[in-house]
Amino acid sequence: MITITFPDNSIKQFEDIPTGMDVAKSISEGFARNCVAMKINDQFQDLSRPIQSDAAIEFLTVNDDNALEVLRHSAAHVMAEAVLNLYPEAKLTIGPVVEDGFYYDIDMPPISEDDLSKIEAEIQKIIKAKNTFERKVVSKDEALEIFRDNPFKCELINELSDQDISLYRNGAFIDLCRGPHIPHTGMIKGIKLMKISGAYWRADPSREQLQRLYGTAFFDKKKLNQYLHLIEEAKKRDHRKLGTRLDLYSFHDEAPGMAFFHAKGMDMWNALLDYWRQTHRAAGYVETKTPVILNRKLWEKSGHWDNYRENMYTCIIDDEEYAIKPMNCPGGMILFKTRSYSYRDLPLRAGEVGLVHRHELSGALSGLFRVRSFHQDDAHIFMTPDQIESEVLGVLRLSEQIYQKFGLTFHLELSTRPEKSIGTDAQWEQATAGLEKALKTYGQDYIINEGDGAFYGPKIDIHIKDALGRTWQCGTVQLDMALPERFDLTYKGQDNDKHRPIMIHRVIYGSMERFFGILVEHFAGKFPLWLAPVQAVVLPITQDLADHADSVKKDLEAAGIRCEVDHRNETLKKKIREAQINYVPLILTIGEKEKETGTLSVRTLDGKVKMGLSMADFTTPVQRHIKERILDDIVL
RNA sequence: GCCCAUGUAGCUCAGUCGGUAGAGCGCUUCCUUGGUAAGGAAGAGGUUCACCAGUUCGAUUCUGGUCAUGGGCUCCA
Repeated sequence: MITITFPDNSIKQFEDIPTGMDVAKSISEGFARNCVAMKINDQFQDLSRPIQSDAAIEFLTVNDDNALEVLRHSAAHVMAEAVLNLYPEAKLTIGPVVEDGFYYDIDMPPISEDDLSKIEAEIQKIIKAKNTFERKVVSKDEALEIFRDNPFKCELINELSDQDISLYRNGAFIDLCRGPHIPHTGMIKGIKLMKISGAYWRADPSREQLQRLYGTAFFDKKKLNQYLHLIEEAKKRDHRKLGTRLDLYSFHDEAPGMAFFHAKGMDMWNALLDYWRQTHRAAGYVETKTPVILNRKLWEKSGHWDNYRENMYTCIIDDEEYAIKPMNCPGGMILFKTRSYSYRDLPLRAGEVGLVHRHELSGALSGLFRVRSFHQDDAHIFMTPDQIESEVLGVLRLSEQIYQKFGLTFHLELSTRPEKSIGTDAQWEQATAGLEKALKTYGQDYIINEGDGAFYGPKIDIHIKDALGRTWQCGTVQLDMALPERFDLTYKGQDNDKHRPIMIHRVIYGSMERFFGILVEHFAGKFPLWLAPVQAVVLPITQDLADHADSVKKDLEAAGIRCEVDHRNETLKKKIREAQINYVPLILTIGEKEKETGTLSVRTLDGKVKMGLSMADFTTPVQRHIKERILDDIVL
C-alpha cells in the first residue's frame, strides 16, 4: 500500500506501486495529458518513474515555468537525434536549457543557417512518432562502453560518481542525461531552431571547436509564434537602427564603443537630464562634478588599481601616471574631505552625472547597450548608520517616481554578503538589515541573491521591464563600508567624537547611454511628447508660405517647443507621411487659410486633425503636456 | 581578447568567375502650387568598393594582416 500526499494535503492510497502517470490518471485523464513531470519529495522526476514508497507529490503541468525547462531539455534531445540522423559522424557533447530555449554543442563540420530547415524537418518526423522517453540507470563501465565512440561523453561520465548515471532513450536515440523528460516527443508542439554559432568544448579556447545549435520550444504553437513575433518586434526596435534613422546618435571606427550624439539625440539627452535634475533637487540632492583624469595614487588608495586595473585607461602626464576614471566614487571621496561635517550635515546626498570610461572587451561592445564611455547618473549619500533605512527607502521611492514617467515597471533584488568580503559581521548585519527594512517598508516583493553582494557591502538592484517584457538592470543601491574606511571619512557626532559615515552608491538611469538605448527600444522610436527630439513639424502647403511657416516655427520655439519646418518642394501628403513615420507628435500644416486667419491646423499621430486653433489654444495645452511630462499622447 | 560572418554613395543593399561600379531611398534643380500617409522629370554624389601589404600586365574582386560592426563565447550530461 502506497500513500500519496498532494499539495493540498489530501491523500490517496494505491494497492500496487504506481507510476507518476498512474497517479495523474487517477485524478483525471485530461489532467494526466497536461502533466509533464512530477516532484517527489521535492525532487523532479519523470512521470514514468514508479513511486516505491509513501511520498508527497506535486505535478508539473504544461503551464508551469519549470515544465518549460523539462520540455526544452527534451527538445534538445530530439534536436540531437535529428542531427545524428543527418550527420552520423557528429559527436554530441552537452545540451542544456537556457533562458529562451536550449542549445546543443556538437562536434561536427561547420554547417550553415540553411541546413537548419533540414534538421527541423527531421525533428518534425521524430515529434510525429511520439517516442516515449525511457530512463535507464547504468554503471559507469556500462556507460563508458555505450559511449565509447564519444570522447566528450566519456570525459563527462568519468567525472560522475558511480551512483547516478542515467541514460534516456527515445526511439533509437540514447543520451546521457540527468532528466527528467516529458512523457513523449509529441508534447513538443512548437519548436524552432534559431541560430548556429561556434563554441569551445568546456568554454576553453584551447580545446575542440564545436558547433552550437540554438533552438527554442513550447508546449503549443501559439506560444512559439508569440515568441518569434517578439523577436521580430525587437529587431524592428533595434536602437542601433532607429538611432540612425531618427538621426539621434552614431558610432565610428575612430572611437569604438563611444557614441556620437547628434543634435536630436542631445535634445533628448538634455530632456532626460533636466528631468533627473528636477527630481533629484526636489529629493534633497546637490549636484557635484569631479575630474575625469585622476592620479594613480588615488586609484591605489581606493583599491581600483589592484582590483579594476585591466578595465582602466591610463596615461602619463608630466612623468606622473594617471587613470581615466571608471567610477566616480574616488573623486567623490576627495570632495567629501574638502571640509568637516557635523552629524547635522548628514545625510549628504551628492549627485554627479559623471563621464566614466571602462575598457570593455572589444567583442562585448554593442550599440549603446555596452560601451566603453558613458555617463552614470551617480550619487553618493553619506550618512549615519541609523539613516540607512530611510535613505535607501528614499532612493527606492525616487527610482519609482522616475521610472514611472516612462511607463516602466520594475522588480527588486537584494544581494547579501559574499564569501570574500571586508568588514565585520556586525557591520554587515546592520547594513543588510537596513536594506531589508527599507525593502519591507517600501512594500514591494523582492528576490534575494544570497552571497551576490559586492565585497564592500550589500546592495539592491532594480530591474526595469520594457514594453516587450524584457528586463534590464538599471538602478542599483549599494552600501559601501570600505571606501569611508580607506579614505578615513569622518563626521563629528553629537558626542563630540569622530564617527565613520556609511556611504551609498546609487544610480537610477544607470548608464545614461544604455538607458537611452533602452528607451529607444521601449518606445520603438515613438517617444512621449516631452522626450521627442522634434516635438512639432511645420509643413507649408505651397512654397510661397515658407516665410509664414518660419514665423510660426519661431513662435513655437519661443514657447519652448522643439520644432522644424519641412521646406522641401514636396506634396503635403508626402511631408505628412514622413513626419508620421518619424513619429513627430505634432504636425502643423500651413495653408492660405492659416496664414490669413493666423490659426493653426494640427494633426496628431492618431491621424486626427484639429483646425482653426489659435497660437495660445495650441501652445497652452502642449506646454502643459511637456512640463508635466505626460506619457500618453496629447489630445487637443 | 577568442570563434564565425560582414564591411561597396548620407541610408538600405545589388554586382564584378580579376579588366578601375549600380539600384532604391535621401540630396540638388526644374515642372507641378498641391489641404492631410509616397506627384513627375533631370542631375549631382564613390579621393573607386574599411585600411595596409602581397600575388598579377592589371585587385573592389584572390591571399595575408589590421581595424570596425554583427552573432556567439556565463548559464555544465
